[in-house]
Amino acid sequence: MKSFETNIIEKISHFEIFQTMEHLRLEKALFNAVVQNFKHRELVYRAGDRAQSFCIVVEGAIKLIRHSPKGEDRIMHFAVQGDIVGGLLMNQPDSTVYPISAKSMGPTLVVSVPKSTFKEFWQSDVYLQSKLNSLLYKRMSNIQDEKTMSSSPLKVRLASLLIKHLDQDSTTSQPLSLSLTRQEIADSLGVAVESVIRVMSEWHDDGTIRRSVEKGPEYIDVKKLIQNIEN
Amino acid sequence: MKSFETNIIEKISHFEIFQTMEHLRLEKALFNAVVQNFKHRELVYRAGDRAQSFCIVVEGAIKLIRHSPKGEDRIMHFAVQGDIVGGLLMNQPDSTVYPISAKSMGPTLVVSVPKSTFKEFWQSDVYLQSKLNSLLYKRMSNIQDEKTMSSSPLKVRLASLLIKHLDQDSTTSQPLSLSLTRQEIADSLGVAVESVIRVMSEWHDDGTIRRSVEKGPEYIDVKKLIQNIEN
DNA sequence: CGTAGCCTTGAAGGTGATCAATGTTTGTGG
DNA sequence: CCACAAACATTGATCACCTTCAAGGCTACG
Repeated sequence: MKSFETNIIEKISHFEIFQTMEHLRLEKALFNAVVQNFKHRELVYRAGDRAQSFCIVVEGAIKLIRHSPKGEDRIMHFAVQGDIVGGLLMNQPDSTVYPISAKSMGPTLVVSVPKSTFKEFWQSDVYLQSKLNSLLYKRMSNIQDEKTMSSSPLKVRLASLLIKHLDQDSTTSQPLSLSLTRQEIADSLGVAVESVIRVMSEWHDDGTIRRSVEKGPEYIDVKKLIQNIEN
Repeated sequence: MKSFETNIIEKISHFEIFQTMEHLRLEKALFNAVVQNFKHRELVYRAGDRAQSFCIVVEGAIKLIRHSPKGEDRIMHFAVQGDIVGGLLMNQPDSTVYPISAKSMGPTLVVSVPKSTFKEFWQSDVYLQSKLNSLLYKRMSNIQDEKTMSSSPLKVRLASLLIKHLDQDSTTSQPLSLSLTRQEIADSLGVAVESVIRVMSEWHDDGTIRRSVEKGPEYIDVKKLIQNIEN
């Protein structure tokens, strides 16, 4: 934890949620907030702990994980730059615990805002509340989309997940905006790793997925991908 | 559509979301609202229509349905007394359409509130916004729970759904708070009707589910149910 | 009294889970 | 810098669970 730097404020002020906010209000909204740095695979929040703060992802990414009774993990959401983690919980009673664990994916920088600041500033700020609502609405839509496809074959669901993580809606070949392991993809879809590997190996063979450099990011040929799942 | 009656206001004022609200504020919150009555299986909202109003369920129940491209339906949520349908959308831009269809389940009475009232009163009311957040949070938790169990065998997911729809958390035998057809259960779980029927037939045979009267409601023996799925 | 919605059962078949074994890469501590 | 552990990737074989298709019955309702 280190104290605030202006360049971070600067960066945050461009996030969609704060875009129309003046500097002064933004500083109030971040009162007592601290910057936190995480390496790869570090715990940001642990499921079951009291929810005393929420955070804004400034750099890197965080995966939100639910633990099933059988010890399996399910990934609920990948939070990337500009995303807010745990924001919904702040409206809940003080005794509320995080329902999920949050883990960093690669080097990650977040701004952690204490619940007290939420109560003093966010809760009474109509603009922020409505922005939080929007954010939540998007996440909800996402999960509902997934549920709608729950009985589609794995290939379709996997394709949909990949497309969702592309930067633009183009039909050209492009890399994922966030590098995911096969395990993470599997945990996100709720299937076995092996199943994911089998499908993606096939797509590697027919050129739907390519690597320009050895060990480099994987490029998705969207056009081919869509062709693929339509058969 | 008929004009407002005091006994409806009376009833609404006891819903959790309005509980601590004075009468005057409640009337403002329901400015220009209308009462709507639906019979069985009527369309309350149609997916794709402009979202110009939201509604509060006063009596009966409404199922929220997503249509998959293949013509299958997935039920996202069963809204019962006190629930709000479409409330999240009111924070979104005017061009937003309902992402779901809403259908009544049995005779249903709702209060339909126009978007204009939301903008004038709800949006600037911190208390209501935070209540909406809470509501959304609960629904989100629910869907996430389901996603967490997505790879559990059908028996487990079905049991979990049944338990969720019991009135109390007792271990005695009790009926569902909402009568569901097998088809609705299947659409909610994202499986085939036949699969649901097979499991429930089995549970009828071993006494986990019983009917006190022919055609009456089905009583769930929770203790037995839990025993059942633990094997 | 016919249609639409719902419930039921059986048989056949496929998708994805599970288990097992093995290789690769990355990070850690001696 | 090497050895070892931990995370990640891969492939094959087997099998359970659930889907799909088909056929039929029941009940409510206009």
